[in-house]
Amino acid sequence: MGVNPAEGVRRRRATLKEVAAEVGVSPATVSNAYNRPDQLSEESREKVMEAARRLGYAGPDPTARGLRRGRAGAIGVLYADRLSYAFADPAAVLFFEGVSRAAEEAGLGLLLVPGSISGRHDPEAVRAAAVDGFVVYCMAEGDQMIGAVRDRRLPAVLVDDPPEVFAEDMSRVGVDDEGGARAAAEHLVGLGHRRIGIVSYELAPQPVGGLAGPDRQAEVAFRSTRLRLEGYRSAVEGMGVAWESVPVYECPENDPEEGANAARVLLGIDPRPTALVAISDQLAFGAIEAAREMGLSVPGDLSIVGFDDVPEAARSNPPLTTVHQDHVEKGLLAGRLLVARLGGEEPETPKMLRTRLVVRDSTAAPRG
Amino acid sequence: MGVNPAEGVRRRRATLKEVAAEVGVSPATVSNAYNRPDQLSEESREKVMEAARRLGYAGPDPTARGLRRGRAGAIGVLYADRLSYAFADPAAVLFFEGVSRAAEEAGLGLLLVPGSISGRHDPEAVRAAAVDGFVVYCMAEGDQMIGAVRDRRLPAVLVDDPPEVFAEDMSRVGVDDEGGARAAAEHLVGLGHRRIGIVSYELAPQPVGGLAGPDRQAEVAFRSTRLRLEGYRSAVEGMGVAWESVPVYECPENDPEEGANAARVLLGIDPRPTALVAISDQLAFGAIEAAREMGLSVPGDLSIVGFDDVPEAARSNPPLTTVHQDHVEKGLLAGRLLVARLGGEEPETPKMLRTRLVVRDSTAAPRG
DNA sequence: TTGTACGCGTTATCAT
DNA sequence: ATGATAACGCGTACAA
Repeated sequence: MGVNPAEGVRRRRATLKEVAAEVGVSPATVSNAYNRPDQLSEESREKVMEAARRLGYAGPDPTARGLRRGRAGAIGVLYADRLSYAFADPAAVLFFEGVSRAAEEAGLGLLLVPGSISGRHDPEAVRAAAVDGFVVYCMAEGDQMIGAVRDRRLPAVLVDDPPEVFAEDMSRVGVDDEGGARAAAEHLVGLGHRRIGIVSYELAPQPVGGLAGPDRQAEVAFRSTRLRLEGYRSAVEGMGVAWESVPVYECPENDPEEGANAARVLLGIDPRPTALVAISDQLAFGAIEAAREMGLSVPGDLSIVGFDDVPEAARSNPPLTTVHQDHVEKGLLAGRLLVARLGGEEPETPKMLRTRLVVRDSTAAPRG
Repeated sequence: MGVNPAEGVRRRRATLKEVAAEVGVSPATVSNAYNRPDQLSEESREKVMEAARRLGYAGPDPTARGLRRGRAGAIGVLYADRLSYAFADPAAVLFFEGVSRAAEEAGLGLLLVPGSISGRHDPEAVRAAAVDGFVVYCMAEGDQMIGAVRDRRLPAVLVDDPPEVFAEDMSRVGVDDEGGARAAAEHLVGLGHRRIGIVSYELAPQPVGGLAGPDRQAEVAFRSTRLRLEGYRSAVEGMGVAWESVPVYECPENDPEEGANAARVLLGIDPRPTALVAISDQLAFGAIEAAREMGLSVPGDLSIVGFDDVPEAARSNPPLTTVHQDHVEKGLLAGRLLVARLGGEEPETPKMLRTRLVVRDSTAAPRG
């Protein structure tokens, strides 16, 4: 007669009611023992806790408590893409860091909600999320996920891509994408560059890798991408360079490999660009890599600016000239705004965080 | 008589029962409309959905559904420290990426649970997490959070620091820390280094920055730290170097700044070490920085090895020699193991992932 | 200080 | 194909 190794271990979990029965007290008393210790004699509380320990009762069930209280005790963060992509994106990770700080401050959990599962956008995840509110990050305008969030009728904060349509009841946080982008491009033209290539994010939810003509450019569905592109445009046109002459390469993913692909194509154009503007640092890193592989020195033969100023930008080789934005602050602000809404406050007016150009060593005057 | 701007917007959310009443059917039918469309006439389903739309009902409430079904629909990831630190740790982020992939595969949400709130460890977060199971990452042995997890009687997977005590019922995933560390140190001694300094993580939950003597070293509470230290030790002793002569600096945080502090102290020792072994890449990056500030070239004057092989290691300057482990794979494995447990499977035997030394340019033979 | 009673919003079962 | 009913585990007035 062997001993069951799982003996007692996965025994059905005890409930509050059972603890009450064990002690010979009412369920209300047990509940109070956990939630309002002051409503109890020290003595009964002792007894309750002791019985709980004996029965292996770990306290009120979070789900039941959530139902009863009408609060889930967590905030949801909705990312436009698969969760695994989010973690691969340094800017997103920094943003999450900020949101998590706000969640911690408020004693709330942080539920990550994929905006897309195995490639397909699926509102189901939004519907199934046990949360008290949403922080919505980087959604394409008109994305159906936003509709799903709105339908939940929960407080929500839209970050970086606040489609105007549904925003009446949602708080909004963004950064000065256009100003930052303009500063980046002006820096380049100011140095004397006239042949510039743009390394862009995906322009629409169904990304296509490759050079993007005016038609494609007109489709930009991501607000901050559109604003950055406009910033670049206004800067080059301000210096008398025709926007039509500026090649824009659309990267289907935001990773260094794609940035490298973009650079290879753009640098194959004759006459070769003397500078590249990347819409993110991730893409810029790849572009630097590709340039180096092609035997081009940065910034000697080619200048490169990024966007985001992720920590690695300062440590890359060469250190990257880029547009700084405070991702952690952005997340913290979004999180706090949501927490405030949870507390019953009305949505505030949209917040816009500043950006600023950080000049490092990846840009210089063109040769000759 | 002004118009309330929030008119109708935050109107109490409709419930399933109300939808049923509106349509004139039973709640069961509405439930079926959402959960088993095949149990319904096309016609009634239409009616139900239409009424839902009219009333602004977004589908079954996740909390109530969770209570009724006995499943929360999410898995919890417990990190030893504050969440905001987790996001600042590239290895942890990679790990989360893997876990999130497993969660996505299973259609589960991912709830991040802080192991520590505002500096204090607080089991409350564990108790309050509405999840079906936990992935526990990098806990110190004997940490009370593990007890809290065990008390919840939910399936759990312990990663990297599986205290043997509570592990009977928990799955376990780790990597070959000792072997990896040994390889790193052997590489250095093999190159001819005899004066080596160690840049270590915190040794115990209450970290102390500074040189750690044998007493302090004996307190190591983190399993993988202990194993790595043992690996280093066995390698240097294998080459006839007394472990007592090897200075160990304990960094209170795992970030480059602390690595730099460590390096400054270790390199101030006379005779100066010719090589530094860092227990993480993050610390190694800081050490490189500090060495450079002190006018030491890497690897000319000083060799440095890291541990983890985070992506930046390949891009740092110089590219870092380090011990590779597959963090994403580790997270994916842990996540899948948990999902399997959720499906009723018994815990498997502990899994150990391989590590391997990746030699890049931060190490060379000592001068002279 | 403690107990009673009800409801939170849903789903599973069993009937019809 | 649809409905009635009983849980799920807990929190909170309110009464005692």
